[in-house]
Amino acid sequence: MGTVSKALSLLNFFSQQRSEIGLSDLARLARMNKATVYRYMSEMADQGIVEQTHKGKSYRLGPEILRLAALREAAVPLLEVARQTAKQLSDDTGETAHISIIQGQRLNTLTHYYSTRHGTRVTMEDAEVLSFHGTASGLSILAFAPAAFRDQILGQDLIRHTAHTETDPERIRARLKDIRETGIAQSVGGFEADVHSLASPIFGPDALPMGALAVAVPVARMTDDMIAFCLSRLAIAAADLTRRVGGFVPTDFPKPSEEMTR
Amino acid sequence: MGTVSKALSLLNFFSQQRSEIGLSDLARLARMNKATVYRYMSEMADQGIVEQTHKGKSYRLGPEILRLAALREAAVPLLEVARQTAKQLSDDTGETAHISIIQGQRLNTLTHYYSTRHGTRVTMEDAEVLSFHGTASGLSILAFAPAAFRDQILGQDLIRHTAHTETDPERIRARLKDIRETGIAQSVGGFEADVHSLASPIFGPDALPMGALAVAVPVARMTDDMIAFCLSRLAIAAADLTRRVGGFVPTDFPKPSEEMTR
DNA sequence: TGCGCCCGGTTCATTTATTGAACCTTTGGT
DNA sequence: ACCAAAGGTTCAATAAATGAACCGGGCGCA
Repeated sequence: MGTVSKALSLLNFFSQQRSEIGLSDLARLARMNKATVYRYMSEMADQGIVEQTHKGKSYRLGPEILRLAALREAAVPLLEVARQTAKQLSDDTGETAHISIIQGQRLNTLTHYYSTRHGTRVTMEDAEVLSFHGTASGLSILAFAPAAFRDQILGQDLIRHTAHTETDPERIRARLKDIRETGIAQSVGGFEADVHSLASPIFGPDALPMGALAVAVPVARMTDDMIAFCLSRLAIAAADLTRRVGGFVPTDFPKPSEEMTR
Repeated sequence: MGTVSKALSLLNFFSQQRSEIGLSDLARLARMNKATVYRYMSEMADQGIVEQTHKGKSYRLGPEILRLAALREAAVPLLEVARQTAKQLSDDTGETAHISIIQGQRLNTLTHYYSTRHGTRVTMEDAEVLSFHGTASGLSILAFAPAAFRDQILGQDLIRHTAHTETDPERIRARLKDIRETGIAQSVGGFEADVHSLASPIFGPDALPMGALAVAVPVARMTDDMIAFCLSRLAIAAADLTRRVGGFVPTDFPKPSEEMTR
């Protein structure tokens, strides 16, 4: 590991819980020599990547990061990142992948991608409005959303899209509990008949759901093996997307490793 | 300059206009050896600070920056506060408001807000680098900055952005004297033609300028009444922002009340 | 008040990683 | 088919990173 990597790796010790770190603490955490850490932090402070709270005091992340973040966002808008993720998940699974984001009280499809592997596929439109209670995407979001948001959504009239749509708030809440344990929501024919969807929430910088990543498979093609395969790929892709949009997976979100290693 | 500084300085070549840079281009821009740049970028790519658009292609800022920015924002909620202030000033005046902060020897736009009241408006980009001598924001900061900082900035080559840009250090110093009496700097076409800007410094916890709050109006729409109105709103908003970031207005800063009651 | 502890910061001989000219391989334009 | 320029790689020469020990100062405690 080179000098630059070592210096940058110091940034990983900052977190929501530990936003300021003293020189000696940081040296201990990173298991580096204090003088080395001092030089690294001084150089990064020169560049504005970190700053000192007061003269001769703890270090914290610096203002330059905000400028760089603005440039990153201008260079790689969310949509672009979402498209790549949708494409990859679709290529991996051979099925339709789509990404939706919360906009106010609505859930909108941001982008989608079709696989060409099969002659039949689930079709959809971008900017399509989804329901929270009737889609895997919506359920995955509700499961990890603040209780207030959940109550608001479940408190209104729940439209019955198909014969399989669950519209009883209490039974939906029971399902959300299960979703909280796996991290992934499933819906069979709840929004469109003959569609089996799997979805995982995407988290924003505040560790709250900002949207969902989903894969939609025709029920005729869905098998237990396929479910297991999609679950693992979805978990990875969702975590990746959360990272790439600068979000944080909340601490109570189940680790995907348990699912993947099965 | 150490290895870490040199590596991080490469990030400064990214901008709104140049969001992706190839290895050879970057080496030329930074006047560094190609192999050196390659190693730096590889290490920063390992850390997610930059990423490559495709395998073996141009570099751009990476997703890790967004995560760090979220942490910085959680630790020091400057951006959120700045956005609110910019919005309010923009709503009050019906014109473009923006906030810039000092980062080392540079002045960066932190955030901006457009008003929808008029069909024409001054447009700008976040993360844009401003000049100290050519903008109202920069002048307002110089006026209240320590003499050493002022000398350093005015000692270097002063770029002539437009035909109206003042580049004579002595004449600039004379203007700063006036600004110290009113607390607000004005610039007519000094950075962009046809833009009349008013700016007031924002002070940090050490009572030194940390940035500036500004309102930018198309010259065609600017009147004496409008100037007086903007001056008063700007003074209030700047004082408010200084307070909200935990800063202190220095004792030699003119009280806004005199201006406002005129 | 004085003692000890740990803090951020600094020093300098030792050592180790960085450096850059040249080279390789691939790509895209003519 | 050619050339130019791209990203990436090599290795001897060298300049830079390293870390144990050392400051001076602030804080807590007796």
